[in-house]
Amino acid sequence: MNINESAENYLETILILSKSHPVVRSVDIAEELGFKKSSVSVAMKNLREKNHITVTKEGFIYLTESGKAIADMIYERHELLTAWLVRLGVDPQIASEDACRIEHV
Amino acid sequence: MNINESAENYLETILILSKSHPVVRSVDIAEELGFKKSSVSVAMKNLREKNHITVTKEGFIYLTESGKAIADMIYERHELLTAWLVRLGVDPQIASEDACRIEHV
DNA sequence: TCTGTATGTTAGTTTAATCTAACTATAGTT
DNA sequence: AACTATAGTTAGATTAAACTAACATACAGA
Repeated sequence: MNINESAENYLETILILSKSHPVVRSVDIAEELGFKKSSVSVAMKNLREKNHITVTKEGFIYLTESGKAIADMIYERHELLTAWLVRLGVDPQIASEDACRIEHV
Repeated sequence: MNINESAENYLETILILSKSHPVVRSVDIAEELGFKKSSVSVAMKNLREKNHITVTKEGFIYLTESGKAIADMIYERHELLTAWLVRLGVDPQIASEDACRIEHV
């Protein structure tokens, strides 16, 4: 499969944004992650080449079947980990950020 | 402080090795982590420059006060995480490896 | 129409951490 | 003395993921 932490993170972000946005664009991802749009552009190119996303000519980004599978997996771990960390007394905001880094393991 | 995940990992490895070895050398770290000795050599140079370790002329590596503080912190997390993962049913060997990646968060 | 804003891309740079290859130095062995 | 193994260093290559800067496009408003 050859998927790395960075790519997983982008896929998960697309999934999350698609829950709150009607459509997801590169610039939304850049803002969410605090990266420059050029960085996201390159990352999307890679995901497109690996068939984890499709991009319409309007720039709307959609997960493919494989992309969705990966994103779902990571997202579930994220939810579980966040809940667990919160139960341990970690601030929910911090817990979510930490989960984001742990979930790839 | 400016300490990153890679450096933390080296410091923790020095701490762990010092528990089982009379002295710790570059080559011991390389073997433990599965890296080439040249990589470790460069990493030790960086840790030396940041005063997290001292190296005798025989090549024996010792943690300084700051290096020990960082290594202890990471090591404690490692122990906690491993125990927790094992309690969740993860194989101890795998749990320890996973903890190694999670502990830096 | 001209201008400005938003979006996206491309080219080239930076940084970090690994690697390989080649070298030095030391110590033990024949 | 010469050889060999062990340890460490240095230089240069590679890779990944970010960055900046410059450019292309398209659309909205004066």
